[in-house]
Amino acid sequence: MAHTLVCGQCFRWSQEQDGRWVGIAGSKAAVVYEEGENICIEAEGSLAFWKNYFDLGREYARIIPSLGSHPFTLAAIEFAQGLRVLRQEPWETICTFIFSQRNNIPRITSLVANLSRLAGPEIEFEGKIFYAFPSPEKVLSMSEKSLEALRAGYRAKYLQNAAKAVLEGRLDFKEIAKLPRIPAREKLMEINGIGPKVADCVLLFGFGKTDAFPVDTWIKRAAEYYGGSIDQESFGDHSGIAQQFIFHYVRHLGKSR
DNA sequence: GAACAGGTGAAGT
DNA sequence: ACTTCACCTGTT
Repeated sequence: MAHTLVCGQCFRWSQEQDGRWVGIAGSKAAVVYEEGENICIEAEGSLAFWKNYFDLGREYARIIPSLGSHPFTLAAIEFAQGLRVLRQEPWETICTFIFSQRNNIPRITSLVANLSRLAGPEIEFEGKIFYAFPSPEKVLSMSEKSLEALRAGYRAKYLQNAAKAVLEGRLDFKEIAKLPRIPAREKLMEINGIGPKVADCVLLFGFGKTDAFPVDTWIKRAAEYYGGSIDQESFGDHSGIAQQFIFHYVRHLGKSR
């Protein structure tokens, strides 16, 4: 559970004193925690939404053995037991990973929080106020002053450009969902501000395309453990899931140095 | 202060 | 096709 929520795929969860995690996805809030083997989800509205978000229909016990048997891969999987790749909303995922450019996790987290606070609708959950993620319309209509308060720097124009593309129908989520990875990636990369890395993150985290394999500085760092280069093909049909284990593990190694 | 942080696009080879 | 560089902001 913890690995899933802190592995850098999502930035909307925080841990309470009692160990439970409180977070927001799209326009819904939830509390999640573990009881033994079980994941408990407390939320208003439909359970189906959260089952989909956590991709609970996917059998990791079946997928994990297909990721190959390289010792480093096995160590990463062992390290991050229970990690799952989430199915987040495409629009939120696009914005989040536009923010990730040349940024670290605390900054990405604060930018997503800033955007939600400045432009997102209020939602009440367990007696507290949260801010859901704003629609493309809201993002595009943000005032000069709000944009300045966002502190996103040069990424703000990428953000609004993506919002415009959604509203004009150039960026059609239903279409991308249907396309195979490579044409879907090309479609995303037509948007100014979405390059190969952000496109792959969006496909993996926002569209459940588990064959998308984002390569960032951490994965490049991990390549040294695979003999200098890392080959997406060697991880099989769900290379994106392998990527997430490896990414999370390498970041952990970096910290303990 | 300089260098850097989960990239991208433009301009140069 | 590959390399270099500017780009906002915040942190070390």
